[in-house]
Amino acid sequence: MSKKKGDKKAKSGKKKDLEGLSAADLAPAITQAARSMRTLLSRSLGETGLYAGQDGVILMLAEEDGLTPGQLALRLGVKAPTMTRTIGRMEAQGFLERRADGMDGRLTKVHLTETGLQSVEQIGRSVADCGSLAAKGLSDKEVRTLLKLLRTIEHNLQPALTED
Amino acid sequence: MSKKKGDKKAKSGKKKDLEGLSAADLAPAITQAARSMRTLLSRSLGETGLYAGQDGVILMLAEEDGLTPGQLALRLGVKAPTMTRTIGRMEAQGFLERRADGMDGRLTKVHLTETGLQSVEQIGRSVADCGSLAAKGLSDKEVRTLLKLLRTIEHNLQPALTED
DNA sequence: GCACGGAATTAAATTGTTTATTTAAAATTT
DNA sequence: AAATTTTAAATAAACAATTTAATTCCGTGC
Repeated sequence: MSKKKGDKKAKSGKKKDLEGLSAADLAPAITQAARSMRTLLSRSLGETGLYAGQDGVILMLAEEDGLTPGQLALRLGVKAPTMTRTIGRMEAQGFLERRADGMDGRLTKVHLTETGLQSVEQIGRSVADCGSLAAKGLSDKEVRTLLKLLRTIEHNLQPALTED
Repeated sequence: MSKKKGDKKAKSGKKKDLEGLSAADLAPAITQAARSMRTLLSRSLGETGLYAGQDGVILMLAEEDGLTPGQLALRLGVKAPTMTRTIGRMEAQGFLERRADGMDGRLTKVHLTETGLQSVEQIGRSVADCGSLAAKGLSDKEVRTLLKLLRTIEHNLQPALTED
């Protein structure tokens, strides 16, 4: 029995050695890229006292302050309990604060503190720098292609994660 | 002052609405795709009793049994301590076992158990299925393009994570 | 008045990283 | 050749993100 990879057709050896690769290799590839990205971003963020995962919360609140944990979780693609924990830590660290909603007692609204606001710029820079380093050698068009493909994947996966 | 996004040139609105996107959006996009992938894979793997992150260990050992924790960590793109703990849990779960190396007292070799071997096929299927679902609607060429771009990113990030 | 649903939280399990410790092999020095 | 230093591999401990499952609390409707 032959191996699973590398014996498809050996078409013409034109481009690179991506011959036997297919959708089955997607999960590992994305996982690994994300891990590297996360580690690098974490280090870059380290100076601000933030962790990778918290950056999105700050940036989202910078765009629209006073979001609820549920709204933040939804927009950042994370489950609610994750957001609760992250918000808790960030509140303890002084980046944001929770305020009860006057109208609806079930809601909590999250607001950036002065410290949080001051960190926005540097966080944006770290995220952008990380992306730039990752995209080194790629044309703008290639970057947009990559983003488009990632968006497609996300779009394909979303329903499977929501349904039950 | 204008916003940072969406006012580049508005070139011609040809393709989609990817106008203002650039490298700065890479980190969030990859992170989110990886999260979705991981969650879906985790659910698919749930029946075998495995967690996302453990699948790679099994598949790697299926290709080459008796690797050391360090080799596994290197090949799976994870730090050594992560591998040590994961191996420990998987050993407790009965999927693999550690054996001391006779030659070099520092080395530990990791071997699949019968249970581990039996899980290989289903894990491979889960990973592949997850990739297939993610790639739904994409041509083979697009998938290969995506893999190539991810590989480039990984290649760009690697040095920054190793150096120090 | 009481049941149902939604929002937030808590609890438990795991991967992941960084920093620091242990133990064994290699290299260097005396 | 013996002792000391250095390097390498595995592990331990501490901290954060993430998910699922279960709980609590509040608002609405029957």
